[in-house]
Amino acid sequence: MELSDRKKKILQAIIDDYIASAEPVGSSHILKNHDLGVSSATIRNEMASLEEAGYLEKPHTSAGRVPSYLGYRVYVDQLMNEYRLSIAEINQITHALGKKYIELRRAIDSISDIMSALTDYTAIYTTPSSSLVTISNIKLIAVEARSFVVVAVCHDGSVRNRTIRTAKAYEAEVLEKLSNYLSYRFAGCDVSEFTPEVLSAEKELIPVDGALIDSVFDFLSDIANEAETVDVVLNGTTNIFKHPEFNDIGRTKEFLNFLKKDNSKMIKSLLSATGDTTSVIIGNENPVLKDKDISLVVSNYSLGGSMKGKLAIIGPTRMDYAKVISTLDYLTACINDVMGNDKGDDQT
Amino acid sequence: MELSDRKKKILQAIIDDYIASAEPVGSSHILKNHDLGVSSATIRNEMASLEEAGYLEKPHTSAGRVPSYLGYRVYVDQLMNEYRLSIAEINQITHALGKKYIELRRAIDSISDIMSALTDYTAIYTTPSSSLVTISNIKLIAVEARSFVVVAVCHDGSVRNRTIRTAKAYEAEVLEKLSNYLSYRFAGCDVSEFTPEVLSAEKELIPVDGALIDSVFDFLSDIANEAETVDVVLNGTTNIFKHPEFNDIGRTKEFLNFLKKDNSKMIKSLLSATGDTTSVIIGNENPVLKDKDISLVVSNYSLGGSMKGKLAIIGPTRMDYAKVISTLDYLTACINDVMGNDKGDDQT
DNA sequence: TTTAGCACTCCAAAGGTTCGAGTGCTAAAG
DNA sequence: CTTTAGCACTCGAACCTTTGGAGTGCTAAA
Repeated sequence: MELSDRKKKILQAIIDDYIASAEPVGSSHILKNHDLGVSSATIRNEMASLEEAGYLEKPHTSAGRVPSYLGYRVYVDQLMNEYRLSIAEINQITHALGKKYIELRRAIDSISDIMSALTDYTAIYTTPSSSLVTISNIKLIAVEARSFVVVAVCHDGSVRNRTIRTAKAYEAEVLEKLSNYLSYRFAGCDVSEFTPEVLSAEKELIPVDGALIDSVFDFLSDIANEAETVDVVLNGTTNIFKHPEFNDIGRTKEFLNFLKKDNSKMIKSLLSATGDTTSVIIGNENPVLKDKDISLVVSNYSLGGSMKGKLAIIGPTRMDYAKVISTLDYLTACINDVMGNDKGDDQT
Repeated sequence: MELSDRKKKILQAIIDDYIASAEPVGSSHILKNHDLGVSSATIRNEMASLEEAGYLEKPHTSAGRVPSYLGYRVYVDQLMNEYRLSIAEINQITHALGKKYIELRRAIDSISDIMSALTDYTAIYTTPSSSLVTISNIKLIAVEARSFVVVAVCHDGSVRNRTIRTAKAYEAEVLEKLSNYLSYRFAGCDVSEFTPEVLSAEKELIPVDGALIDSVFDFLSDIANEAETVDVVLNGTTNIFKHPEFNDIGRTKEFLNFLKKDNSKMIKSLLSATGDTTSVIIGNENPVLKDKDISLVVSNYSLGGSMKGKLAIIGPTRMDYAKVISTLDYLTACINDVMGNDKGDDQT
């Protein structure tokens, strides 16, 4: 059903007001705060019609109207005004992106932190991961007589390492020879190729002490398994208390339980189901959120080219979508600019 | 003031019951559930006396008694019965400690996770850190034509690394020579010695392209700064909802706000103020917790010898101290056994 | 010193009342 | 046909009152 211009205006007015106030919006409120040039009775008629069409709901007979999920959807897709970030907000972002980080993970963590601070909602991100991680170099570096570090350097610039203690001491020369052989043998291999079969076949070919090989191959097989591990991390959880819906303990419990660690698999799949552009998931639109009154705005970030992940904001359905979407878009654009080239690592 | 045996028994009974039920305990309750051989009137008299001595409090005239902070202190130090872990609990711990971890951080994280699951409270830990980190080896490993990884291996087996991309390409030989020199020069140095002064003096001495040196020294100076960074991590935050005190939204807000990121400095100092043995901080005993009705049980863990940190449980003052202390003690003993020697791995 | 008995206290829960914001409907006006 | 003023009606939020019971402290007797 196509909405008349007036209906659109009224719907937008109601949702704007409801997002701002968290109170059901009545016809006389709209009359007072918006210049529609019609009486409250007319607005009431339109509201009744919008309700029938499924865009609005009534908590009870004598309350105002509240947007339905469908209402929010129309609002997000067609009605809302664009939010422009203030100078102060832009400065805050610029400043935070200027910092140096030992690890990329720290960078994205601190970005999600800003995100939650700017929006007053909770930020979620998935830890960056590469779809393809190929080995560039493997080195065994002696630490002490009976311990060494094995370092696997990948083409995307990421590094994995483990300290290994051994029963007997190995000559530096042995370690170096093994380093050279492994680097030669596995250069260009994707880590996913480190299957038990490949490794045990390989082991036969190397004329070095079995225990040494085993410990190194254990490590390789572990990084193969870990390659797929993506964590979900939260920031600004307590921001929820800034919103009146979370003065209700039941609501708060439900929200926090949804976010808890045990549930990260579900959240991961929720995030990864979104496409390449910023997308909005409103309340019941995803069965996982059924009756939870939770919405998400999800976008994609990428660090140093090949490391990618999702950065999202989660909050009540009554969310300031305009602000969240703009901020998220701006921020991820910045990340991709700043981190994409001069920082971190990349293959050219 | 020394308490009579009977007073001790009554105090213990009250606190035991209160911990179990979360309801103020009345004299007739004690009469019913404990075999003290005296009437409720006598118990009432004793309770009045315990209250006067500061071990008990009354929420209001016609309610039962509730332990004061002082009461809990006496209970923890003298009165409570030891809690014995069940076979199931021990199995759970053993099983979790048997897993393999690419990183030590993962290990302690998963341990704190178990801890929170076993106790139904929130677990806190500080990330492991070494008081002294001395360099064993520094290696520059080429990734591609114009990028390399610099890896700093330390004597405690920890490794730090960074990928560096350069304007021009360097020969593998140059990188190797520089590796050798840096390893030779800095072997045995504590990372804290990487001050701007030392590094810039050193730079003069090395006959290699300045940009190359700069990028490597930047890294070294960053790890010097990061050496002191200890994070505070939480697990099982939502466990609080299992306890009736957190049916109150105000209480819940206060608790979660206390735990939030911005406050980690305070928590860190709270944890680090404890000694080498497991210690209990009850409510107001620490000014930081003033009127927050929060208690902590804090213990020390160590991974692979030199990496140490704090592992703690935080919850309402009405906490099952006996269970928490036993579980924490058992768990940290296990960590120190299992992780102390044969495992040792780390990653940036 | 202990205990039965009793008056007293005070909260929690349940029920009742009031108030007002908001609605839908009707009938008249545009 | 659309808009609007007018009005009766609805229903929850906020406030008060009542009631019941758990628990106390005190007193006087054992």
